[in-house]
Amino acid sequence: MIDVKLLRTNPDLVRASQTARGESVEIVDELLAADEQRRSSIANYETLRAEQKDLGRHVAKASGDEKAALLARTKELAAEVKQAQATTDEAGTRFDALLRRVGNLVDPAAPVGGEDDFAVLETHGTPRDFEAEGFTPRDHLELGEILGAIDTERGAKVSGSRFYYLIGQGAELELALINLAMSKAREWGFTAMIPPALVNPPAMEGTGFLGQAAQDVYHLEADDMYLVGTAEVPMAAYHSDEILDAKRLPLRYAGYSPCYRREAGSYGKDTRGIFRVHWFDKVEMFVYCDPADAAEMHTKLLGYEKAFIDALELPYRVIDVATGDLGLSAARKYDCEAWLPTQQRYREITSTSNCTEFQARRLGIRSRGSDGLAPVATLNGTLCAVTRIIVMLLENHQQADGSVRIPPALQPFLGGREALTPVD
RNA sequence: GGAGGCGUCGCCUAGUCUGGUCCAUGGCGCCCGCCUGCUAAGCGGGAGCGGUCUUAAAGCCGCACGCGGGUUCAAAUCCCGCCGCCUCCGCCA
Repeated sequence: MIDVKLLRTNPDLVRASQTARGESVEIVDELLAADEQRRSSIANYETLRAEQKDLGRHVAKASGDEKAALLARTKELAAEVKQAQATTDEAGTRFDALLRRVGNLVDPAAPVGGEDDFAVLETHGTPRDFEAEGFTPRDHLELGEILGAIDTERGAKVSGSRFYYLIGQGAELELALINLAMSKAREWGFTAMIPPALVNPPAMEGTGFLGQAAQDVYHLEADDMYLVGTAEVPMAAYHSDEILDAKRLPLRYAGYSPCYRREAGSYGKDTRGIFRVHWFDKVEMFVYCDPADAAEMHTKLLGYEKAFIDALELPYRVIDVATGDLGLSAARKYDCEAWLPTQQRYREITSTSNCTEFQARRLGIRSRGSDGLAPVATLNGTLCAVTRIIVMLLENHQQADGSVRIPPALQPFLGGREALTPVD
């Protein structure tokens, strides 16, 4: 949620943010009206309630005729209080529902525009020139089959399209990547976490995934539970409704979990291989910190992502995601996109968001500072989205004979092997 | 899944049967003063959340006894639903 005080004192800022996001501005006026209604009905309720309480005390002490007279008055009052309470609840619910639909205030530094209006911040490494090397690169699925590492046919047989099995070297590669990611995270001071991948509605809603993103989320009807699309959800909800010790901030976690996505809006897109799938595993970084430190922490998270990609020796670039493509919670978002040889373009492999106090307000996560309780800032960033990384490793490090070079950083986690090799 | 028990201000706890002086008891721990050259002890004070007023503090009001409803003039207390924890049984990786 955005800050209500800010909404009252500077609604134009909220309007500007909504415009940058490509969202409705009218909602700001609706909100202001609803807020006014809510406040006046609260005031009314409190007045009545105070009177009722006062009378109640007298009733307790009175007796006989006096008591009867008091009871008559207080009975009348009770009806009024009930009415006022209903009005207040309704006004509060309406205001809250509206407020939760408004996205986070965008960072003024973020590029304004839609999906294609991102800014390229930096580019690292050089895409290989396969022509010069004298062979045509195979795509990741072909390589995966040669290596006996990826089986999408049986994935489809058992679970449907966009499912896969990792087998042999493929399965070992995932475990190696997870271990590399977790050991680096540990070095950087993150606490390892294995969170639940199934969460209740408040956790999903609080993290901001039940708005426009709802059609992409798996819902288990029978139990009213959600399969998370990212560990960000259980990691953010971990400290929900808690007051954190300001002295112990920042809290940093590295969570390993499966991710489930319906990919409802992407029929026909990236249908080949495991680039876009309904389930994959991921190591996610999540940070709770002082809002004043959030921007700096965001840069750090990006730095960790870059360090991981560097270790895997992938050519990539960093983009500053445009305001219209931020999602509900982020004020600013940086994506790392690695070069995908068979598509001759950069594709997203990590994403890090600064959600400022937006999620913390929705989830009730605060810390006690010099001026009382205040929401903390939350940030998240991908360390290793396994399937995407496998795609990139296979395609970028492939050799003419179908083998795949393993970057030195990863070798210790694969028993010292220097390459994945074709199976018969 | 079945049976039973429990859920009170950081922790423990009184109160629930028999609704109203509960605006919730006491202890421990914690914080701030005072005091004794330090520490402990002792004495005094403070500590939930939201709103409002104020330069600020104080103050005032509301909410809060797991959560949500209901009954009642009045609910920690009675009724219903839900959630969580514990014990036993069953089932199970």
